[in-house]
Amino acid sequence: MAGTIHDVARLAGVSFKTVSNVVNDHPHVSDATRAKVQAAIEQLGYTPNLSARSLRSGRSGVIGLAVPELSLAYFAQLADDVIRAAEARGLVVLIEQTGGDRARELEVLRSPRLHLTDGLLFSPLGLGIDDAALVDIDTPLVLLGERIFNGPVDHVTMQNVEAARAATEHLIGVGRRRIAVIGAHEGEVIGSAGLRLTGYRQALDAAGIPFTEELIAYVGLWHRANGAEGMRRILASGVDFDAVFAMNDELALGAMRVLQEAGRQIPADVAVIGFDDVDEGQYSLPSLSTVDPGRTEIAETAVDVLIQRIAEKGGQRQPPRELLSQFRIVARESTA
Amino acid sequence: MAGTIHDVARLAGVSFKTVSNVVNDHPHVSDATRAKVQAAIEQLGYTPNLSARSLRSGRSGVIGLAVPELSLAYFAQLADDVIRAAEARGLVVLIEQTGGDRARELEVLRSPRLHLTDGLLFSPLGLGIDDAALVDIDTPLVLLGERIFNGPVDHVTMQNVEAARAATEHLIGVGRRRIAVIGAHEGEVIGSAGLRLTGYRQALDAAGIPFTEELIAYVGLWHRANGAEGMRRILASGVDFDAVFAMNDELALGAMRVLQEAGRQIPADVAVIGFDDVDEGQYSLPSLSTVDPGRTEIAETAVDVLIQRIAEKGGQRQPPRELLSQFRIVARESTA
DNA sequence: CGTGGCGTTCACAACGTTGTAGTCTCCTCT
DNA sequence: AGAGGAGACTACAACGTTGTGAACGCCACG
Repeated sequence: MAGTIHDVARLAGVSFKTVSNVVNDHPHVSDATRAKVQAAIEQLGYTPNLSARSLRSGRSGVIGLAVPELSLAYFAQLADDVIRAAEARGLVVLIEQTGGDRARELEVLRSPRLHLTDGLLFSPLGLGIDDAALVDIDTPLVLLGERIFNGPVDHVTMQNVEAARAATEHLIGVGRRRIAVIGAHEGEVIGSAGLRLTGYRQALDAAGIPFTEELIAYVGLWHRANGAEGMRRILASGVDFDAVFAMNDELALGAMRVLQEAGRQIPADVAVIGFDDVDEGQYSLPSLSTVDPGRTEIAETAVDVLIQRIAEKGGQRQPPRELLSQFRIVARESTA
Repeated sequence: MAGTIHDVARLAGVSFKTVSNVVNDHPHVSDATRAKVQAAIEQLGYTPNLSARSLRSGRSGVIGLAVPELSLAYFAQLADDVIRAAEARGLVVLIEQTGGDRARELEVLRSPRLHLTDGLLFSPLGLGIDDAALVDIDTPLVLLGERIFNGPVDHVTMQNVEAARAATEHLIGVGRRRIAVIGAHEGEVIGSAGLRLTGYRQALDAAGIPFTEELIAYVGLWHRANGAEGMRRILASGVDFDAVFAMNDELALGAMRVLQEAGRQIPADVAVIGFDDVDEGQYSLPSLSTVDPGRTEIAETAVDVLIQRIAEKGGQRQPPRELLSQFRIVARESTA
């Protein structure tokens, strides 16, 4: 187990501060001393104590990522992307799960554990506009997902409205007119569900198709199980439909399963499109058409923005930014 | 931004050490002072600086989790379970991805970032027995997954051989005798792939079914894509088979997809069983029979064992332990 | 040969917390 | 009433690092 900078200094025959200078690549260290110190570091297997460094310098090299839960494929893949992006920039990631629960989300924002991180990437589900005041934490913060706060907070997200509209137009483009929606959230306007529903309605309006409440299935978390359940409700209602726009791929996969059990052919009877482009959609039967929302781009941009915020801490702040990723319709068999 | 223990002390009119005592629930603090301090803490919104605490006490309240990648559903769900278990015990989790790459795994073990954590849960893929010597790190370590090291390291895992044998016996039990395997690793003995193949062979032996190399598909990472590819190779080889034992669910889902494209009925023509019991298997068509390896139990046990090791640090060490979770066959439509 | 300047090194003081070793007060027991 | 002890609080020294400023040695220049 390592030892301290002092041990290295003793072995190398220099002051401990010189060791610190070597470790931090400070200028004005002669090559000879540098080599001597490096050798001592090597010999002792010294690694700096990050707690001490963090205490002294105020930087820990750790960023936090708060997501609803990793069991949801979208967030698992987002976490994967974030960890990669952070690692490429010399940071590590501490993950908190909120379960999408409002109280837990607030707790994460206020937890002393935040002190351990230099900044936070936060993907809220439960928090709404009313909580904006609660976001005045000192830790640099970048929001992922929907713009729920008006406050002065950076925000990196996908083009929900436009992408949902494009997905719906894709269905209309293959001749569908009675398009069911799975995954709406009652009364929501500015969350993912609300925005995607808006995109859906825009596409309908543009095509002159009337909007019908009976085609909308409201569900809770965007799990497979809820997709299945929403689909069952629509089938049970007896309403006529020839396509499904699921608000994410997991809902779509759950829904497809139920459709097939009910004897509906996909895409012959019902075309299905999802959202997120998680890996699974490629291997389902039929493979799932979806929207690639630019997840990797979101992760990288978010980490970059957070790093900028961390860097400017103490100095004057740039105004908050709103950044959007590129999306892309991925047409597969379920809408062929 | 918060402020320090000193600010609280000044406001409450006590010494800063008394504040520390209140924060840490030390005995010998009168109710009156405690209340006064609590009020001051509340008023200032004070939260302790964890770096300082960690520096002084040597504990950070952070544990590391190193997995191949979160995009693999099994590891995402494992991470979910670990984070939950850790949170319930007052710890947070810092996640590193190794990609299953030997060099990256070694790097994680030697990184100074380890200093930031009190201990590490490590799920190696690339490291082999030869690397045992490298495991003599000072950080408490608990291995997840296979017993790759002989060294004195705790190890929590599933009953790979027994569970694979049970899965194979389940296929035999529904009348299959020519059982293909997808996901083997060439020459591997003590990794998951090797152990599960051993279980498969045991079941065959017990039933008097000869082992045939042509039924074994060797693949790389246990992704859906590789499951599909392995299945395609077996189909292309023209070998006769009436069941598939996939070494995990993702491989199984990829394989099912290919089987169905090739016109094979599941389970009529080919019965399929996977391993891991990830959520997706419930909603595929047909739903996927699998082995529930006791993932949640593994996560909780591992966190508990790690906490014990952290606690005994400095004191004398208990001998390393080998802990196994309970498994269970989950029969669904794919083997009905 | 003295002086200024530069490159190099070092001593010291933080950062915010906890552990140790007190000090002081007040209560209880004989 | 005095000794003893427990309870409540406090002062001080760490933990290992980095920033600041000062000291050192050496060279070039006048």
